[in-house]
Amino acid sequence: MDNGLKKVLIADDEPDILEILKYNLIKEGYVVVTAENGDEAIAKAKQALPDLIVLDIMMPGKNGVEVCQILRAQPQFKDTLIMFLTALSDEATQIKGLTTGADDYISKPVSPNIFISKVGSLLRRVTKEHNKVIEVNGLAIDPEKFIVQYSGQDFALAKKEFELLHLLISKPGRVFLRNEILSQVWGNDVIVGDRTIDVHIRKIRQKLGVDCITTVKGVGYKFELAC
Amino acid sequence: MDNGLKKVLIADDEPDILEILKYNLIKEGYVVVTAENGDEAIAKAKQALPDLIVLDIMMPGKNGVEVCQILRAQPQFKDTLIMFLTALSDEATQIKGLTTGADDYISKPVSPNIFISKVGSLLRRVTKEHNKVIEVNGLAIDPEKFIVQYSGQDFALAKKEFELLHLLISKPGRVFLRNEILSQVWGNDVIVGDRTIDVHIRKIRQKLGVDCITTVKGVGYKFELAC
DNA sequence: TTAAGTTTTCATTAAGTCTTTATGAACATC
DNA sequence: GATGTTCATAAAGACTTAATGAAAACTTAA
Repeated sequence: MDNGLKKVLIADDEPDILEILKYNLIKEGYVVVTAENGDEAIAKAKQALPDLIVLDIMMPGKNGVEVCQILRAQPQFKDTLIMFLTALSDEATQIKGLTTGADDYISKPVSPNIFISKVGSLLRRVTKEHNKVIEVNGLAIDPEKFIVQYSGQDFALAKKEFELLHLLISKPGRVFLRNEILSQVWGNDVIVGDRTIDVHIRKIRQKLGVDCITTVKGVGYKFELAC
Repeated sequence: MDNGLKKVLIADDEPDILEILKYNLIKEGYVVVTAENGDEAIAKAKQALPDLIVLDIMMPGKNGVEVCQILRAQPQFKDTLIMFLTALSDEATQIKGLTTGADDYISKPVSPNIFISKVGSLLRRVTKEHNKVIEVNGLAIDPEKFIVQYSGQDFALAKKEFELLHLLISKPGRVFLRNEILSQVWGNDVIVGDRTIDVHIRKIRQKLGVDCITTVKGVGYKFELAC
């Protein structure tokens, strides 16, 4: 991603399909990583941190839906695009697939053209929307460059601090419960102590100088619209 | 839950059962969190705030019934669905389970189909209308931002004050009995003195300036439609 | 492996919230 | 009018929760 090239991970147990998709993606200028089963997909995903993960539903070992769920449970993949590949033209399965946290699906047999165009539009959408610079009362946060700017000055936040600020600022004015913060920033399966959030909030306040983050006692924190 | 996905926590000390249930839930599009004993269940519940909690009765350490009681004692879980999983087809236990505050139970061996359908029907029943802005004669209450607005001005109420006002304003004109207020705002297992509600009402009146809350002597309080 | 930086935990302090108590007023009942 | 019930109010103390400083545990990069 640093060089602007999008990385795609494809997981399918049929080597033919893997080859066809890989060939087409590379032709379009994507960086491609492949996996032949669910566990390999998870391992490669963690290693490569792709922008998009294409998962076959039917795979030996862990199936695509399970892989999706496992990845989504980890904070680092909560925003990664996931597309299902399904041999079943079963509508119900497709819809369920989407609800497990995937962003799109495509039915086999796969048309390379449709596939490429779906991949393209998914990635375009996210580049535009998710990694967008958010700016609220003079404070700008740029998820792509990973910097925070305030009155012309740059601030370097650590990863967790950045993610936390990004979450709060994504809906200015709205209170995020401590639990929400935990599950969005830390993930559902990590258990951290009571004071962890506070400490990160303090670091953010400290580093930025201005205090746009309001504490709502017994409830959570919010980023102020005006401050 | 912002994305509309329902979150289910399953607690069982038998990994096989955990796996089967998890697999089936995931397949249906639920987000699943698991725990292998009572204490873990409580910790994960607090963190993830699931929509439904499935508790095995027989677990090492705290058993399901105990976990249920502990959770129900906390206001944040007073509306959470709880389902027991029991190996005993003992009717007495099942009934006792229900009376301790569970919403349903299912006997082992569990049929995935029945399980899924019970989960579905329980969750369908509950979809609640929280977090919406309510506005009554110029006074707006925003649970998301956790503020009250009146004639362009913001008022910051403390947690209990806010919850109390929110309850009253949720059905303007209707009288809430003191008991109702206690169980809705304080929860069923908290015992507080006679004057607690009054004092909170006073604080709300004081902070807002306008008095839209009417006392109905010997009965309770209501929020006036016009004031 | 060291070193720097990040993340988490712990202990303490500070701030606020919640509950209780005391007192008085309003109102109904006898 | 006396008595009893119920609520309003003010003030105090108990209790909860968050801020803070410092250190330990962990990661990452050099």
